[in-house]
Parts: sequence; structure tokens; C-alpha cells
Amino acid sequence: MAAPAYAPKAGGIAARARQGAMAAHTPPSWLDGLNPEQCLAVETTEGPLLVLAGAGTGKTRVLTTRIAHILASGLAMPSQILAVTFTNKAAREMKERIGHLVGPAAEGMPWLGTFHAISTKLLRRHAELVGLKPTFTILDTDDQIRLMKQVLQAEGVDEKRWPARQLANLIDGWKNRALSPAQVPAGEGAAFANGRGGKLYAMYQERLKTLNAADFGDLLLETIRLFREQPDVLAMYQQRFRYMLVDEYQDTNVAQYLWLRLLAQGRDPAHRNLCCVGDDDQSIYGWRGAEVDNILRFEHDFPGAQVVRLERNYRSTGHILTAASELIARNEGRLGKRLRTEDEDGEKVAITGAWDSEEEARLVGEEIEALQAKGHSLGDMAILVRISAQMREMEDRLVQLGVPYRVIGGPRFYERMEIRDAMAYLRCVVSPADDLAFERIVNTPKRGLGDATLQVLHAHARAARIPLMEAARYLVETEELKPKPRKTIRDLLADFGRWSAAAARMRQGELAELVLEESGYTEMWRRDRSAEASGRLDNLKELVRSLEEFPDLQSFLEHVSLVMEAADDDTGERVSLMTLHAAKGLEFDTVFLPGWEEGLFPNQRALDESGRAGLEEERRLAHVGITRARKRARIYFASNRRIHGLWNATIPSRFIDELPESAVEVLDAPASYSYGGYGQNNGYDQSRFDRAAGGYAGAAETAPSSYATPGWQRAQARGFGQGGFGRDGHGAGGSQFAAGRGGARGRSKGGPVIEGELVARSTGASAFSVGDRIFHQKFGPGSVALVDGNKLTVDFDKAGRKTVLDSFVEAT
DNA sequence: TAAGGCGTCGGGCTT
DNA sequence: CGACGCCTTA
Repeated sequence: MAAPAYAPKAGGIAARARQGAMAAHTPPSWLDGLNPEQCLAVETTEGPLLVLAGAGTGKTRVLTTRIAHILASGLAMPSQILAVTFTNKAAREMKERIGHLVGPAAEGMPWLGTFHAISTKLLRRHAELVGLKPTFTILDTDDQIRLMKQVLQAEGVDEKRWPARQLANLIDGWKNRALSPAQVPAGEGAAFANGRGGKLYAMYQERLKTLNAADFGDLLLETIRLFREQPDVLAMYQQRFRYMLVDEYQDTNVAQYLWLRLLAQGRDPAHRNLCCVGDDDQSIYGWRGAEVDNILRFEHDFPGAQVVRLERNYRSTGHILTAASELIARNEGRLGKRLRTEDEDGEKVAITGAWDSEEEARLVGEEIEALQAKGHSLGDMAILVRISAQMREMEDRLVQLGVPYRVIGGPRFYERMEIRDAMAYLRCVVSPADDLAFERIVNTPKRGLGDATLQVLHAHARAARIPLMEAARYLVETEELKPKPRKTIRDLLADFGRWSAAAARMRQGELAELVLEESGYTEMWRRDRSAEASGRLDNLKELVRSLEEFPDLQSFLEHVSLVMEAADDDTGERVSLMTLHAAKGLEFDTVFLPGWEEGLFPNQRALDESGRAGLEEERRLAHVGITRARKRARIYFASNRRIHGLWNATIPSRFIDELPESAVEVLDAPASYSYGGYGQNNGYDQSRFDRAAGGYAGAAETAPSSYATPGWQRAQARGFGQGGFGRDGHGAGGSQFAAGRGGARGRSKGGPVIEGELVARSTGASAFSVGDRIFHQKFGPGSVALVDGNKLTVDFDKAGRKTVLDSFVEAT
């Protein structure tokens, strides 16, 4: 599945290493080309070891070489090494690269995989010990929600006030922290559905057990429970795993930490060889349960631990590294590293201010075209945004320019509707008791089985404590159902009977085709004339194809629920467009970083919810963004951005101010003043812009020592009691971009506060009334048509009717 | 059962 | 503003 062009890491040491592995007594040639720290990380095999691997320092290479080293030196057999990754992609890559290093010996690394995949393997072996059958099904988020809905309904909880989705998040959060229903802090449980959160969690768990199912969180939790309650089982694995390796340790959550600690703290000190590789400066998943603390506490948790720092960067040029290093140095909760390179300084990090987000997109597009004209490949460029809402504008622009691009990180293959439907059919064939699967497809394609019919099925199934399919089988023999649905169900059951019989004698690919065809599922999409339909049919074909690569249907279903990803079908050179989160681990020659504005980045919500910690995580995200660049990093900010449909004035991100002057250059935005035909010769407009965007550069000129004047401090100087830019327009709390609040908490480094009005300020209650003539910075002159608090609906002379905040218009 | 209206809400997204 | 989910109506 193809490492795309941006993952060029595998070195040329493969062949040599293979020789080394074969000829046991030659010097370990796989160490060739490693720097001293990397060697140390590879060769320190005994005892706990933390490898702090900065961005671009050869982390994966160290990890794979370390495994090769352990194998080739005969310290352990492949089956005695536990190697855990966070994502399937990482697991796959590691497997591949170890394969290159040591040859087929890597085939026998049965314990290389994600936390979840390894947990599943363990649980299948010992399922009875935790109250499951070895054939338990793994529920994904979709199944989870539907099950949760059932629980909420059973409890009579108002699903509008307390959405299943929210409960799912809550429970996920608890599971991330390894909390069983009984362990949920009372206050947290009480916060949902008038105090019933904890109870609902318990009920949900019960339902899972009844269904012989586990969700993702359970895979870890039940394994932990297995280890805790069955000391002999635990001891067996502690004994088996002589060497343990963990990738991306900074991303582990509490449950994963406990899981590891149980395995790594066996009786036999010779087996406490846990090697964790990670980078505290790249911990960006706190919001989904990752605990930076795990890595910060490593030496404390594992006494006698050694720490190796990889600080030599092989990716980026000097200025880029300087900029990233200075930025991240502002964080306090970190172990401390400084990336260095022997490469040249290269280009400075370029910062460009744009009038608004449209112009920003245009500037990025122009730069891409300019680079392309100079012979740079589109495949070596990426646009990294903070939130996916930013993508739209970028896409629009690229489409307009005819620049091919691809979006990284859409919905995954197995999350797509058609794949999930097809799989539900197969699940029903394999395990007729799979109620969630049955429910999903009972009326897909539409066969006239509505709510009413399903209710009857449910009622009977619950009363008799049997699966839905069995209940259906019984009910078609009675008079309880109306004749029409009764026949439909009877036919469907007959279908499933036939398919189950066919399953025994057919290859699974054929079976899938048969089922999808006879059920009318493929026909449904063939008839569908919407734009996506043909893509969906392709996906189904792809599903059937990959199905053939598995020994049997069962192992395929397992694979899909844990692993499957979209086939990498793109060819040709394209600009990559993705979020900063999705960019971790990737690298590009040129990286475009738009949207560096207070409120957007650092994101106000992160600040509001997590204060200082939130700010530091945002800063790590900025650090990740810059360090993706090999040769060119270009940062952009806009002075106006539309948020939830309304134009807001914005100020440059504090992160821009935190970059060292020596490593950046501030570029002018040539087109800034000619936007939309207004302002070319309009002193008003121009001075506004000067002070908003250009003021930054101006400060640098007149007072170099105060270069680091943070935009957010200016925001503070502005005060934040007034207006605000929130949806409600009342300035009450929650306003997206009221920059002062998180900022006040993050104020650790003082600095000169430059007074100066940056943007229009609200004047309290709206000073405008219907009919007033006004001037807007972006849309030009117009008359007020409607006043709603500080929201104005204005008929602009040229731009038509728009809704804007009164703080952005001036009376004329 | 299927389409359209209405209200809500707006962060990142793996397993 | 625009996406999504739920509810109403044909």
C-alpha cells in the first residue's frame, strides 16, 4: 500500500544489513551510517530506555535497526519481541522495513502491531477469562453509537438533550483513562443525563457482553483486566516478551500506559527491557486522551531508565530548524531538546500577511505555481491547515488554478457507508447473532421493512432473549406481522440461509459478490444516479478484491475492523492538503502554513478548555508544522476571516511573534490593497491594513528589540470586554476570537505591549440604524437594511446583501 | 417510505 | 454561511 512520495526514509542499508544478519560473525554492519546517539539507542538493549527522537532525527530507522540488532545478535527470537505502534500505518511500515533489514525472519514477528491489534490477539486467546467468547465482534464508532442509542432509549433518556454521540465520547474518555463504570468519578458521571452517566456506562457494558462484543476501548481495558486478574497469564507474557518497543510513546493514553507497565514490570529483571521512542514536542493528541505526562514521567516510572536524545536532524535546513526550536523552547512542560543540522541555513521562514482568507488562498496558489514554474514538483508541496474548515477555501483556489491536489485524511475506507453495509451482510452470514449488523441491513436496500416491523422483532427478541434473526425466524411463522413484511422477512431469511450454505463451499470473494448481488445491494447503487454512486461501486469491487487476500472470511472481518484503509489509488503529482494533525510523520520540500491567527491558531477552544496545557499543545502543533518542511516553510495570516459565516477581524498568531527574527523574513503581500476593487487609492482602507497586518513588520523596523511583540499582547491591550466576535454578538463568554482569555492564562513571558489599534473596535450597542450609509473594509459602501444587536444586514452597492458585524463598518 | 424544512452548531480524528 | 441530523409532510 505504497509509501507515497513523501515517505522516502528507507535507507540503502537494507542489503548490507541482510548480509550482516546472515554472516553472524562479521561486525554488525546495520550500524553503519548511524550517528553515535542512534547507535546508543540501538545497542542499549537491556533495561528501560527512553529515546527522545526529535522531528526528522531518524526515529523509525533507530526503531527498526534496534529490532534487527536484537534479532541478529541472537538476543531474542522474533516471537519474543513485542513492538507496539499507535496506528496501523506505522505498524505496516515498521514490518516492511524490518523485512528489508533482516529478510524473511521478520515474517515471524507475531507481536508487532497496534495496541489494539495485539490486545485483540491476546483476548481471542483468553476470551473466556474476561467473559467473552473467542469469536467476539469488535464494534466501531458507528456500532457504538447505535448501541448507545438503544441504551438511552431503554432508560428513557431524552436523546435530544443528551445525544448518544456525547455519551460515546464520555465513555471513550473514561476508557482512555482506564476507568470502569464503578471507577468513574461521581461528578463526571453526574454530568450526563441528570446524574445517570455512570449507570448508562454500566448498562452499555452489559449490553456489550450480551452481544459478545467489545469496542475499541474495551480491547485495551479487558486486556488490562485479564492481566490483573490472571497473574499466571500475565507472568507468561512477561516471560515471553524479552524486549518491548513502543513507538510514539507521547501519544499513549492512561490505559495504554497501564497495559505496558503490567508487561514491563515482570518478576524477572532481565525481561524489563522496555524501549519507548517518542517526542514530547510532538504530542498533539491530548484531546483524544494522550497523556504527555507518560513520556515526561518515564524516568520516574521506570527506575534506572536511560535516556537517549536524538537531536541531529536530517530533514530540514538551518533556518527552519532554528525557527522551530525557538518556538518550542517557549513550552515549559517538556524534557528539552534542541534540533541541530549540519545542513546549510537555507531559506528563511517566510511570513506573509493577507487581507483576508481569500487573498491568503490566492497567495498560496500563486506561490505554488511560481515554484512549479521553477521546476519544483507538486508532490513535494503541502498545505497544512489547523482546522478542516480552512481546506475549502484552499481547494476552491486550487481548483480554479487547475492545480492538482489531494486531501489526506478523509473518511477511511472501512468507514464508508457502502463498505460498512457490505460488511454487515457478511457479518450476518458469518454470525447470525450479530444484531447490530442485522439491523443495519435489514432494510438496506429498501425492502419496505420500517420501524414498525423492527419494533416487533425487537420486542420478541428481547422477551425471548434471542438474537433478532432468530426472532424473525420465529415471527414469520406467526400472525404477529402483517403479510407483506412477513413475506419480505421470510425471503430475507431464506437468502441468508442460502448464503450461509454457500459460504462453506465458496471462496469468500465469490460469496461476497453473490451476497451483494442477490441482496440487491449492488443494484441499489447501480440505480443511484448521484455523483458518488460509481465511486461506491468501485469501493465494493475493491472490497471483494481485498477479500481474496485473506485465508477466510473471519480473518478478513477482523482485519477490516482493526486495520483497513483506503487503497492508495492516486497517481501523478499533486499538492497535498491536510490538517496539521494529519501531517505528523510526513515531510515535504515546501510547506505552506496558512491561518496563523489568534483564535484559529492557537485555537481559542484549546485555550479555553485546557488553558496553559492547551496553549502548549497548540505550540507543539506549530512546531510539528514547521518541522515538516525540508527546504521551505511559508507562514500566512489573514486580517479578516469568515467564522461561522461572519467576517471577523483577526490578528497574527502569537506564534508568529515567537519565531526568531534571524530565521524569518516578512514578505509583503503585493495584492493586499487592491482587493475587490476597493481601497486601491483609499487611504482609509490602506491604513487599516497597515496597522492590522503590516503593523507587525513596522514594529520590527522601528524597534528591533521589541520584535517579539506578541500579537496576542496587542490583543490584550485592546481589552476584551467589549463586543466580541461571537455568534451571539453579545460579547458574553464563548466568543471565538476574544483573544484575551486564554492569553491571560498563558502570559508567562512578559514583553512590551505596543499600543495601537489594530482593527475596528466595537462600540458597544450598535450605533447604526436602518438606512444608514456605511463603509465596510471588504465590501465597500452600502446601506443598512437590518440591525440585529451588533449584527448588521447591509445592502452593499457592489457586493450585494451581506450580514456583517457593526464593528467592521464605519458610518459615512 | 422519501424528500424537503427547520434547527443547531461550528476542533483535531486513530483504534 | 453551510453541513448535518431530525422531524414533518406528501
